[in-house]
Formats: sequence, structure tokens, C-alpha cells
Amino acid sequence: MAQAIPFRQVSPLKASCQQCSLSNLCLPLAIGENDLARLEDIIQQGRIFNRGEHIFDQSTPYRSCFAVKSGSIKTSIITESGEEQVTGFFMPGELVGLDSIGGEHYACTAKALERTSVCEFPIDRLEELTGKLPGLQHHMYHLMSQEIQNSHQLAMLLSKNTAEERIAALLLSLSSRFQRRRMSPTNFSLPMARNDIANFLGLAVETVSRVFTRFQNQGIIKARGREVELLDIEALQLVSREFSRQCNN
Amino acid sequence: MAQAIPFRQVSPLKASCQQCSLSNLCLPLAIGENDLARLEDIIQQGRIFNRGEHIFDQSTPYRSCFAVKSGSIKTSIITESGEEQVTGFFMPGELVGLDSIGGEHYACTAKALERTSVCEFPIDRLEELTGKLPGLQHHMYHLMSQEIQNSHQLAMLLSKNTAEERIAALLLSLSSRFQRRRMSPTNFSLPMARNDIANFLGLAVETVSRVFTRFQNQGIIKARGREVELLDIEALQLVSREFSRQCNN
DNA sequence: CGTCCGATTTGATCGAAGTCAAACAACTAC
DNA sequence: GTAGTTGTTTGACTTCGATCAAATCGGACG
Repeated sequence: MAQAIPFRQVSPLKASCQQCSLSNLCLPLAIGENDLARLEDIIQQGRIFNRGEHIFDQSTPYRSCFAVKSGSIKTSIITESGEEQVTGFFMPGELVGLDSIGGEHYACTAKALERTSVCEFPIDRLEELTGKLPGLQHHMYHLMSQEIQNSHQLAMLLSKNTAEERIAALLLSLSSRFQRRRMSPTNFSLPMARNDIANFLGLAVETVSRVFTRFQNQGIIKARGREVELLDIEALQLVSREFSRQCNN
Repeated sequence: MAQAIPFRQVSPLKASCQQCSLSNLCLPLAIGENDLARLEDIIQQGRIFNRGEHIFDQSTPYRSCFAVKSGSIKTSIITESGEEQVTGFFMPGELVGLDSIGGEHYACTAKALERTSVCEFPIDRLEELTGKLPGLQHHMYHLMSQEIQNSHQLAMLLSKNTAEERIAALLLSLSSRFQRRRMSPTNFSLPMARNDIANFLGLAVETVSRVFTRFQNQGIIKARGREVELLDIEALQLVSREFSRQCNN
């Protein structure tokens, strides 16, 4: 039994986007089958990060952007005064690091919220490739403009909406993002702590907690710890004037 | 005297970025002299908008992005419930419409705050060109990521800072942007109304007004209407914990 | 299994900024 | 000029959510 069974080890460096369940969400969706190999060529795949580990750090030289394969990531910026501002949460199939493309350094820090695996796209090779594949370039523009819009939506949420509205919007955003990944839109586990939610939404932790219990008392959601069940999505949409499509997504 | 003096009229469609005083701020800065002509080829130049006129409207098909030549522009999104959220102010040399690139429709409305002239970059031709000029593509990525960062900064301002801090940050941002355009950093005229400032910063108009007078009483600024003089920039930086580089810029 | 430490919840109090209201200034158009 | 409209300022009052404080829960680990 000590005898090793010979087997072919798949090279850890070569990605196979075709077999990835996220290929319809991730960059490959912008590429024809024939060109896919060129994208796979530049990907450094399969790095795994444990909860709390940094995928990259603010102010370090910009090298790559990353696609989430599994798990989830939060990005945040740290000010000179040491305050943290969470700028986004990223789920499988989403691209992290777009806010720094074209810059010399990472503009934020990306941290794994749970055990997370990512695909890495070295920026110089990616830029080279987008120069050759108009569809991919277009998609990059699209993703980046999407990110600008998300951020504007967030700004609107922060400047115009109450605590309840903000939290309802976040729950709905997460819900639709889970759904797109073929997971339950009503029954999921929050990858982030209350603290992160509060920071992201510009609220105090206590307020987040209170709103969660208020929603629970109203029968809109059921929440125990990070486990959440959305009992009445329509009510949530009603609370969040702005309806769905908030924040990220 | 009725006899016309023959002269060569420069074609109004052909831009001459080389003679534009903004060429060191605008897109040409990413391009070598030899390639500049290719950029000039695709520009539709010189459209002029009066105060209040729309450069483009939210939800209409996306055609072009625009560089401000003179004047200034504000962008805003209108929600289903009819509320407006100002998402940015744009000064000469800055590019408007990046939040919609790669999308089918404009994600916001752009309105001239004063008599404003712009250069237009049709998106299909621009994408084509960035595919051929790596430097230009890189610069587009840079501009877009910059815009994401600005928006994150704004989100932070909205979620963590007081009314005074927000307004100080805005004044400093405007100041440094005027300076880069070789105008006085301490003595300028606000292109936007109090209302727009309030909306942009997530405040009530009354609060903006009060903070202006408070700053004035403290001898930090002098303001009469839209005319503003920054008397003590250091004090402003002190008020705005986050120091300069806020918001746009 | 109990201890410890961080995360979450709950309660009580306070304050910054919103809202309502009205005066005032600036600009247009007639 | 005057009237009308819009933008700005000032005052009085209210409120949502922050802050302070403390209890409770939950998981990691010896």
C-alpha cells in the first residue's frame, strides 16, 4: 500500500476555464472558444488563501487582478489616520483589483473572508491580450464601468438612505448575487462580519445589529449569526426604495 | 470692403490637440506625437453647450465619451423614485462618461454647469484605437480605475466624515484641480450651486450654507455667492482629516 | 469541559444634521 | 423700473443613528 499509484498531476499553473463552473460569469464569457486558450495561457491559477489572509496589500506595486473562484473577498482602503473603509465584497466569478488597473500600486487591500481560491491575471499580460482581443477589451471596459456605477450607487445609498434601507439593499444585492451563482437566493450564510457590513454601509455595528433584529421581529428575515433567511423579499424591496440592483452586482 | 478676404477655414470636425492647452491633461498625454493624428482623426470637436443643456442623458444609447474643453459639467443619476444624486463635477481636461463605457446606455446624465465646450470621442472608434495603441489603452484603464478610486473616496467621505470635513475636502479638491489648470488655487468661482454641492456631499442645502458661513466666521474662507477665496488652506486641510486628494482628482 | 476572547446584541443617552419655515439676495424678463 | 422666480441664508425644532456601557453568545483551544 505504500506503493504510489502513478497518476498524471495536472499542472497547477495551467488553468482550464472551460471546465470552470464560473466561466459564464468570469472573463471567459467575453471570449470565443478559439481564443480561450490565450486567456488560459496567462492565468496563474489556483492559489488558496485562508480566512484573513491578504490577496494583496494597499500601496504595494500593482501586479495582477484576481478572479474569485470560491470563497469571498473584501476590499478596503486604509486612510492615513488609520481608519478602514470597506469598499466592496466579491463573490465567485467577480474580478478584484479593477480599481487599481493602470496604476502603479494597489489602491486597496484585499482580504479573504473565508477559505478562498482565486485565479490571477498578471496585468501586463492581460493588457497585452486585451489589445489583441477587442471582445475582451470591451468586456474589461464594461466591468470597470460597472464598478464605477456600483460605487456611485453605494454613494447614493450612503448619502440618501436610512439604516434600514441600506441593509435591505445589501441583503437584496447578496441575494441576487447568490442566485446568479445557482445558490439559494433566500437562504445563505453571510461571508462577512457585522462589523464589515457596518463599515461598508457607513453605520455603527450596533445599528446593524438593531436593524437585523427589527427585520426579524417584523418577520421579514430570520437571522441567527451569519445564517440568514429572507422570508419576505417583497418587503425588503419595499424597505429599500431603491430596489434591487444596489451596491455591487 | 464687402469683398471677402480669402482665408483657409479650419475644418470644424478636425481637432488639433497639439494646440490645445489641455493636451497635457487630456487623452493626448498618453500618446506619442506620431500617433496623435490618429486620435485627432476620431474626435468630433467643438460642440458647445449652454448652461443647463444636457451633453447626454441617462438611459439613452451610449455613443461617446466627452472631454471638457472649457466650462464645467455635472453628472448625476436619477432614481426610479425621481431623486437625483450628483455623482461628479468635471473640469477642463477631464473625461466624462467613463462610468458607462462598455454598457449599452448612459448610466448618468451630464449637464453643463455653465457655457461649456467639449470634444467628443465616439466609443466604437475609441475602442478600436485603444486596441491599437497600448499606451492609450493603458491610460484608459488608468482613468477608469482612477474614477473608481474617486468614487470610493467619496463613499468614505459620505460614510465617515462630518459636514465640515466633507465641504473642506471638496474645496480642497477644487482648489488643486484649478491649480493644475494654471488658475488660482485660492481664488475661484464655484461652477455649481449650493444645491449641487449639498446633493453631491449628501447634505441638506441649509447645512452647506451654514458651514460656509461658519468657515467664513473662522476666517478660513471668504465667500460671497459662488465667489470663493481660500484664506487658510492649512486650516482646511486640518478640518478635512482626510487631507487633499479627496473626491475627484 | 471550562476558560477566554472576540463578535453580537440590547439598553440609555446625546448630538449632528435634517426638516420646516421664513426672510433675503440675485437674476430675468417684461 | 417692477414683478416673479430661483438660489441662498438664518432660525427653531426634531430625529436618526452614534456613542457609551454592559450583558450575552459562540467558537478556539488548552
